[in-house]
Amino acid sequence: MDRQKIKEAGLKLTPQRLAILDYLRDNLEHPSAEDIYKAILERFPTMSFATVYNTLETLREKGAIQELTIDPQKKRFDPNPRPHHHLICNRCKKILDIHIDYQLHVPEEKKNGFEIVGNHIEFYGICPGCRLKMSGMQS
Amino acid sequence: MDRQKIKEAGLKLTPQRLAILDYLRDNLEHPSAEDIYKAILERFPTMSFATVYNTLETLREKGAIQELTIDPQKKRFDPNPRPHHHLICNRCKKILDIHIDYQLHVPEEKKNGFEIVGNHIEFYGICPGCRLKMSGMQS
DNA sequence: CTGGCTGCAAATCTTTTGCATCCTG
DNA sequence: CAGGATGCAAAAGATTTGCAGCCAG
Repeated sequence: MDRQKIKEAGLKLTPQRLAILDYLRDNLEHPSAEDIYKAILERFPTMSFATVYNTLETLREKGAIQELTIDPQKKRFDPNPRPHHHLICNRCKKILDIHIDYQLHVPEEKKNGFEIVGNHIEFYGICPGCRLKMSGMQS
Repeated sequence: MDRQKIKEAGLKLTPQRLAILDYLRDNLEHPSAEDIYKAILERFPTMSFATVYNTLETLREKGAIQELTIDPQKKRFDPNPRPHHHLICNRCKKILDIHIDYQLHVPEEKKNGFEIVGNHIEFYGICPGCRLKMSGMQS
């Protein structure tokens, strides 16, 4: 539960933080800071951008959410802090979660001395919606 | 060769483009637009940011280089247009290429109707340099 | 009560754009 | 010589910061 998450992280429980976590919970859209700000503004007219960014950054630090570096224009946020991969539509840029556990072995001689601790896979493709649109505009 | 790349893409051969490709060639640093701009400015005082961005975008469109969306702060560019993966240091954010061909099978029921055409793996870890620094500051 | 948090505005940083001029093909 | 390319400056976005006032613990 949200309150839990915040308290566990040793943070103060403010209405703004609850609103953000509430919006994020079960959200599969991987929203940007602006998406979050706008959505919350409707019910919470005093919310400010600074608070959104502060909160997201704090939650990320505490490991409660993930920041995605997938969109070249802006950061997006993923409420699911567990490691997982993403499916990205090349046309509409929609991002879906994909939960598969791959065992990716990196041979020692390719590691360049790195100690590898994790990985993240982006799968690129075309989503069903865009495939439909494309078939409708044969040249 | 650089001139080749540009001509093949059906572009005009300008000194600016040559300078950018020259800087990029064999560059393993995955530089940002600013890195490129600054580096070239020294020998080419009239170079402008707009030209750097225009050129990079054009080259990317033509498939001559790749744009990386790995750094949350800014775009980075990879002179190697062939598909490959990246090794990223969690501490100093250094990015290295890693050439391994993984066969990643995605079961039909996890595809959400997507038609998958490619993938990109980011391996996270600690580079040798940072490992050394860390061992030097035991708590 | 007190330190962490919020909200506002201004600042910063990256990237894009409009447009006059230039120069490659 | 025409259209694509450049360079400048200004604009547009996204994110960060400073700081006064507020409120959760």
